[in-house]
Amino acid sequence: MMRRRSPTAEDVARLAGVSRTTVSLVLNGVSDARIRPETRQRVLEAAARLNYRPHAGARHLVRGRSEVIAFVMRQTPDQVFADAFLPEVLRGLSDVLREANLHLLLFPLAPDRAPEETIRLLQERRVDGMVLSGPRFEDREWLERWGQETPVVLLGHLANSALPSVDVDNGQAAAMATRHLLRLGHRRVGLITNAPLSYTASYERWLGYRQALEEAGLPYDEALVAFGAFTPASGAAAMEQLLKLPDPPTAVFVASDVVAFGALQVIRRHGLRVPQDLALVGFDDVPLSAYLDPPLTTVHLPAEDLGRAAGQLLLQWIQEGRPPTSTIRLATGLVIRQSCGAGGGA
Amino acid sequence: MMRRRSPTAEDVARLAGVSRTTVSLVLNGVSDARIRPETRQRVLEAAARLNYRPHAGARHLVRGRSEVIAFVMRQTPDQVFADAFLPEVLRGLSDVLREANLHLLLFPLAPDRAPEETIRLLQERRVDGMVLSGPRFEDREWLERWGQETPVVLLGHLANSALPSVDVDNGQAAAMATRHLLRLGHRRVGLITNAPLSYTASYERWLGYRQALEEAGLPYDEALVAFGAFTPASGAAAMEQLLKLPDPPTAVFVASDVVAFGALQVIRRHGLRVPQDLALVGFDDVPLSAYLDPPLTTVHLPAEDLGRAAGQLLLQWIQEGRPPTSTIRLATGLVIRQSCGAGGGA
DNA sequence: CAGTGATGATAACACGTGTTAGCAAGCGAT
DNA sequence: ATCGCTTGCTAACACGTGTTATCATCACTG
Repeated sequence: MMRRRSPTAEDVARLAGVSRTTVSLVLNGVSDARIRPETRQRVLEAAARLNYRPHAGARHLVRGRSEVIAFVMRQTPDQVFADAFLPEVLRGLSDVLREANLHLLLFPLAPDRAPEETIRLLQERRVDGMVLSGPRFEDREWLERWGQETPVVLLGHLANSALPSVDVDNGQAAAMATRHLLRLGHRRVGLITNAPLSYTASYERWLGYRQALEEAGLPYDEALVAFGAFTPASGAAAMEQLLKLPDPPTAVFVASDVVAFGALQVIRRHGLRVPQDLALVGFDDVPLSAYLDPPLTTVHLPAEDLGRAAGQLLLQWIQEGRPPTSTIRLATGLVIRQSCGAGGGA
Repeated sequence: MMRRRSPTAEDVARLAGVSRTTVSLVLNGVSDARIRPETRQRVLEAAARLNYRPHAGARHLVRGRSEVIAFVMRQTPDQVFADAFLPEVLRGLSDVLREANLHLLLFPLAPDRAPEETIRLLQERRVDGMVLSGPRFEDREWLERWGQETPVVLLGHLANSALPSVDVDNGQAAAMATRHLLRLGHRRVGLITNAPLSYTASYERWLGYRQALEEAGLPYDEALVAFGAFTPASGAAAMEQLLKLPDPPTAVFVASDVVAFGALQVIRRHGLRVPQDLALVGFDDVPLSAYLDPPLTTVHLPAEDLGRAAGQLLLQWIQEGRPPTSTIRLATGLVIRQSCGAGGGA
């Protein structure tokens, strides 16, 4: 299996009868270089004939840019369910990057793993920047140091971090979902969180829920709040807890669709009907929530837009050479299906 | 914002009081180089102190290897649903790659897009190899040329291709699912495909279905076969078609969970009950199929293992310098839940 | 006709690393 | 003392590109 050397700029130069410098000038379209149209043509033809492409490594070395950005995922395998919309985020991000001729390096980093491997990506200059998805509190330390030298954008967010970030407005969204249930007449509205409150997103959704109650003049009742943790199983356990109450809620806002799946299963096992006996609203709008029975009313998370926005922020930083001050909060919308009892359609 | 130059091997050499060559020899652990333990120590300390990491681009240039492999996804946004287990595949793959110190470049390539951009990855030597997920018939042409020079492994497969590939045994799996329904006493077993038969996987599952019928001495009835195409909506339409039959099936094998979601919805709308009135078996075992009502009996697709196997094949090729002849077919298993009527559990 | 610019191209350097050939010093043997 | 061999290290080249300073040619001007 003879592996023939791939053509270099030198080969193109030889074929076109010019110097390598000229080839470079032509192919990079250097504007203030005076090249006779005729020679330019000869170079272009030679390059086309040889199917020449500049060596990425050589370019990286001399230009100082790898033209690659990393997408670092801080999710545990437990949360694999929560990855339901990872493909969408990636699609949005890669679309934006492709337009700027950047490539996407995928780098999973389990939360129990030290960040060294990620930092190495930067030290080796393997990437020109990164999107950190699901940043954790411990990450603040190294981010502060490296976010100075390299463009880093957070997907999700981190308290007290100056880094640009993209996220949904969790508080507003949770309040909207809760208000919806209140408006339907429910007075005892429960909450099942998507994760422990140490997670920012979880905490914000909890705040939104409280705010909606307050607006409606209802007291915050600790007994009506149960804690989920990413998985359907955790949702099932949380719902069991709520149903055991002497005076159980008539509606529950579950701050994660996936957690809601488990909750719904438990409700069925108890012989209760949704939404007649218990109304439910979820969060995320994962692709399949429309196909549950009943279809789940939920807060739509604009996953693709999140990816796109993160990409744009990163590009802006790279191009302008300094971090954008903007922090993007994308709006969400309530997708009304049947689980809440305000019955869209059938 | 002064951006200080990151340390080079030259800096390490200066600090340790040796030449750059020595630094390279020590840091790469070249075994037949005679270095006094004391100097080795000095070099290591200097490197540690400066936090030195070799520049990825420079290394790429001189070694001829980028230490990156590409994961090329040939899925349409339509099939975004089918991406349900993409995260798992990626996890398996990236695990294997990480152990070999390789990185993962994600490259979506919609089917309507020309392959040039992907080929460019190889021409620029940006990647050392690639995994092509969901290869399409049109890809044979360029794969034949480039699969000689660069390691390429197929995830899914392609008729008449000599490239190593990883896939599940679709025929066997479909036959198993169909046999299960037959064994439960059903005589009129329908099929809803996951995609048009022009897709290899779809075709093979169709063959498996036929084979199981034949074994049971049942005729193949064209009327009992409807065609889905990736989405729940297509499954809904297909199921409508089957239910309109004068003598509808009592059981249906749906060759995709996601398509089955749509089918199930239609069944409910018709007021029929699963599995009492109509038994259902799916395919893929996407994460959420266990949370449907009723939980879906389905063929488990070992997504993470698929990714892992593809990675291993690729590594083998890269390390040994020639393509492995092996083609891997992973076994599947039937996950019996409740939609088939053989009722696991509750 | 000498001087001045513009035009069109190139030689030479830089980027940061891996690797080969070779050099100096030390040591034992003749 | 000289030769040869080992030990420990380094100078020099290669990888393929972008970029700057320079050079030759020619046209135009005073």
